[in-house]
Amino acid sequence: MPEKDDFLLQDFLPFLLNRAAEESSLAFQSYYKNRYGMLRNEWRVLFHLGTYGTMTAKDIGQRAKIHKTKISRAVAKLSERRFITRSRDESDRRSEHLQLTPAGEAAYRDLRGQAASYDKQLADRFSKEEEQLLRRMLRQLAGIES
Amino acid sequence: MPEKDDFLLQDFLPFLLNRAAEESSLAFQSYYKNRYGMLRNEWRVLFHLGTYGTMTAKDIGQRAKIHKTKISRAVAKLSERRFITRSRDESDRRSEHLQLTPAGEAAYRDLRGQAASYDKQLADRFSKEEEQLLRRMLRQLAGIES
DNA sequence: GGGTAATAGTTGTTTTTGTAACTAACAAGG
DNA sequence: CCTTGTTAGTTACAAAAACAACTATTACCC
Repeated sequence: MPEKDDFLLQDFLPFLLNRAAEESSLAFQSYYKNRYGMLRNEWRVLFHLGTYGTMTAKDIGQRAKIHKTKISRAVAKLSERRFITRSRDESDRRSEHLQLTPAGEAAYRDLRGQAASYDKQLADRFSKEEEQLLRRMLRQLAGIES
Repeated sequence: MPEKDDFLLQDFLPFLLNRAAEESSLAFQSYYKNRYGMLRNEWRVLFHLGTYGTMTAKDIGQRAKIHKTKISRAVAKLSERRFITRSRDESDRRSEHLQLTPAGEAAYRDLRGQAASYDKQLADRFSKEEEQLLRRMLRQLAGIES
């Protein structure tokens, strides 16, 4: 005796967002995982460095709202695999400037291309106006000042 | 020297969706965690049983696209805490029918109320039309036939 | 019916996360 | 300078997720 209720799970935005996020991430996820053995936070860090150039772990964390612990680990692995180099800031020896190596640049360009293509694939389900509205609303919900 | 690129991380739908999902889940997450000591998959299972009544683990998995391992563990914990009861299907002894206990019902009603209120809070940032469009697009991306 | 495959659910093991405590370097006020 | 506080980043330990192997039961089909 399934009772119908007025508020279903599929009506709940956090649930919908989570499911949509998982679903839409699958293809790209398996790409960077198989191709570069990267984890989610690793490609994110790589992406930031590729997009904005040299920056510190803290900067990345603030921009992407990733916790410093995750960044620290992602940076360690990326560095170990020679995708990035780290150099201490001599004027403030607590921070490190991170930057891509040529291999890192190459991986970044490749991943950016893939991401753009997956993104297009996803967005193509909607009209141009809908798409823009969607992005705007998601930025709102994500707390990203656009 | 930050070089501007044509495809930024914040343009990438999977990234945006993930961030929006995380951000929007925070409040509800800490509610069910602190109030009932539940995990994400546990409240999801509870929600399904509350909404649709008795069903099997497999049914829940299909509807919510949650892997059977996660459901199995969520069910074990919910059952151990007396939120649900399990009974074997005598016509197919492989499956178990799950249903809420009175305590489970109570928790479900409470959580549903909370969810509805968080949902409203989130949706109120948009107009009614925008909101409906957002839900429709998210269902699309999530692969939920609406 | 007897063997093979499929299905429901569980358990074990390995990766990843989350949380919090920690080190090292700097800042600021007296 | 020296104590107290703050900041950047790391590490250790506990919690959770991913993945694969496993049990029990049913379905298929020759």
